[in-house]
Amino acid sequence: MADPGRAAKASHARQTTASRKRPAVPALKGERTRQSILDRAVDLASLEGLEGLTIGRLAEELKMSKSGLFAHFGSKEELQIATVDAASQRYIQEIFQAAILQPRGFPRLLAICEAWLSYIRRRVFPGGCFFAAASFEFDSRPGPVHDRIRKLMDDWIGALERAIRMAQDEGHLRPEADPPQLAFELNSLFFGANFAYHLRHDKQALEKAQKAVDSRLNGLRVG
Amino acid sequence: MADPGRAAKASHARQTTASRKRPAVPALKGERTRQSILDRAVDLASLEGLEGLTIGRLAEELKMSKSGLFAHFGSKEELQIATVDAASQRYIQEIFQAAILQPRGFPRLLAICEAWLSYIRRRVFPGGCFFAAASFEFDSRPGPVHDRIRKLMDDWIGALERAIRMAQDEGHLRPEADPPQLAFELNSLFFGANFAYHLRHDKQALEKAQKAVDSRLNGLRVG
DNA sequence: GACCGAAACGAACGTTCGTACTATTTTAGC
DNA sequence: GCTAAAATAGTACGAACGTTCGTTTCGGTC
Repeated sequence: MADPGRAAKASHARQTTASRKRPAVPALKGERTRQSILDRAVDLASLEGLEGLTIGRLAEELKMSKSGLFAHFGSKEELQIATVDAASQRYIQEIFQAAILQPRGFPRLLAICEAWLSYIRRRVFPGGCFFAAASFEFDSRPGPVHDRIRKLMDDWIGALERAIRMAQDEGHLRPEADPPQLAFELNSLFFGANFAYHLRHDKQALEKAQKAVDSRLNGLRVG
Repeated sequence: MADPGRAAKASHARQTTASRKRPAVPALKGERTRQSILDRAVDLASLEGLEGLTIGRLAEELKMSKSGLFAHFGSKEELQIATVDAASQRYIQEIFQAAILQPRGFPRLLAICEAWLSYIRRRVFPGGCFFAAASFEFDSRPGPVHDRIRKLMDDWIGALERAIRMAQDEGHLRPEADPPQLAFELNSLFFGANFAYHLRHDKQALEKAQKAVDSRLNGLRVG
């Protein structure tokens, strides 16, 4: 570790720039393996945390060599960032895919909330919401991984606020409702549901959250 | 690690039973050092997580030897459990000490909520709420540490529900309010505030939570 | 001041971590 | 089918991990 800059070099230099676009359906074998690594890494990290995620353990589960796996990323930090990005794709897919089909305004906002709770119920990540866990794990660990998580969470809250504003614009939601305030409250209920459901094994947690969301949104609904 | 049972033995056999009462003001030197170790351990674990807490690092910060520190606990797991217990004492102190002075019913319930937000503002734990972090870190890691955290969180939610019921018994809060439901909502707002405040650096997070708490409680208040 | 258990120490153990270098196999394009 | 490139494996390294051991220092009691 005398020269950390050397981590990004040789055959995996291209992978150290996270901005580089990757094909949705990978043509090269390397991309396919990389994707399968990340799939497993996301699950593992949701269970053990991003720090608890270990290259040796991951390689073992995938029946490949540590060094072969390592070469895909060049450093553990790059693996963590790639894992966060992969989790984000899954997250967006699960939360927004169905919701975007709903008509804009109140129905879409409600669909997002329901998708979130359903995403916990369906155990999209085996260890509970990946980002709730990652947020708490990295909230006081500065560095690129922290920054990435933070950006994604800012985006998520931003998307929630936008959905709220859209419902106002459509005339479905009271204009005096404060989007950042409401987004904060909804997100709190989601994280709280995840906490109660997974740590406390409160089987009614999702129903409680649903009820709270419904009554809060209905209270702001017009008509 | 061939015989994990051997961890609890010899001079620290007494420390392996967490139920053993410890004096509030320690007479023996050993107890005093132990307390100072735990004080630092709690802070460190709130920043780095309970797994990220390492004996070597802790010993270094306290300027004592790894082995000397280790002897106080007998295993890392025992250290983690002791750290959780120490954090719980601090938590209870900070949340309930002031609130218990308020008259039972609505004032006390509100005082608990305000104490919680103030506990985040005053940075009682440098890395944010210890138990929010620990809950997410251990929600899918079975074992004694998980069990201890879970029990404490159950106790916390239970205390919240009791405060709500008390407010109903005093006639301050509508009887149709559902204590588990309301406790879930309040706790969600607390954890959500911690998340927004620490990870997203949302300086208004605590005000948002306060506003949400106030409007929810006032909506259920009688008179 | 001598004694003795408690407390702290320093050195070492075996293991696992992330990472580096090199060699071998597999793949993709001609 | 050949060949260069890409992907994977193999091996080794230093550092840090939790833990053990034998020894030394400390603190309270006669």
